Amino acid sequence: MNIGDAARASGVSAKMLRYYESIGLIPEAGRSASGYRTYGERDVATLRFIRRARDFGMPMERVKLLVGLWMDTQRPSREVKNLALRQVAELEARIAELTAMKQALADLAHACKGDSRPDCPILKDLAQETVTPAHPAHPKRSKTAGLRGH
Amino acid sequence: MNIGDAARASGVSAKMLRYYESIGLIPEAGRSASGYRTYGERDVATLRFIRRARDFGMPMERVKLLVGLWMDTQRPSREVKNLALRQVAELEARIAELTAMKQALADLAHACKGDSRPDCPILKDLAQETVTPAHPAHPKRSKTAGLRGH
DNA sequence: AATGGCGCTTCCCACGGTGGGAAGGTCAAG
DNA sequence: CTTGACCTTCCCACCGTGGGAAGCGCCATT
Repeated sequence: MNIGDAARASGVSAKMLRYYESIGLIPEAGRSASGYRTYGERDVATLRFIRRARDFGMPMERVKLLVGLWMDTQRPSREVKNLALRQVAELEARIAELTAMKQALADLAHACKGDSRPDCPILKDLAQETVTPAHPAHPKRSKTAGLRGH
Repeated sequence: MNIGDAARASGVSAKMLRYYESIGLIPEAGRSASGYRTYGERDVATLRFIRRARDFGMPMERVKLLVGLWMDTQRPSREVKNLALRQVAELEARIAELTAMKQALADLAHACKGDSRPDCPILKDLAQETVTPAHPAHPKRSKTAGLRGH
């Protein structure tokens, strides 16, 4: 199989195949005499596995770990479960974050009549002066790092 | 105010200040004789507004629109509300997506005993051959674009 | 007045993943 | 042998954000 066939068979684009290889997520594919990458059923199975793991929102690093666990047929299932639960926890955290955003914004939107007059509580809220607590003599840098949670 | 002061006052990093200027989200700041950017209270207010909008998860483009609406004191509140509701809808979509992932993965994890034996339903599921429906004579490219919903 | 330390400037690089596309080599069918 | 589909490598883009280098400006303390 050439890369295109493997891509179609696995649902991972050829571009991504090369990328995964370059970051070491998958081993280097074999090469034909003319330099084409060649793949077998095993590779396709791995790629499908990876795609499905990605569908759970896992970052590459985590997928790499998971593939490693998959390859090692002797590892305790505990390790896999732990990894999965970590992923679940992160998804939950992200969901909570987004839900808070959504709720806050929805509340504001609810308070806005949405008619032809310019008055708008949404903008009022956004523009609100979040009161600085009587600025200290030497403000230094306040080190409040940006957790803009993306 | 120099850029550092504006950054501290607004909660937007100096780096981002320059970036926002470069993409035209904020107008070019004035310059001191020696080339330092200078900011006033108005600018800081705008920056705070932007930061808060970002806190609702809005992409830059949307923030830009919103700032525009804010500046235009005559626009109907309807426009603001529409924009806000669009954002809420997108957050909801994203939440639904993540929730589906979370649920599916949590279910799998639940089915995994997580003990010292290697047997693991999570990996079994991931490795599952999603049956290809008897491949057509000329597979062409199947055009199933990757909606890996990030 | 000189020096040191911090702040400012611009410019480039990185991340995570993905796609687009150019320039060129290969392969099989017509 | 030509054509078109495929492959190769390489670079660029996205979106925000941070890191850092090299070179100035500004201010306070010796």
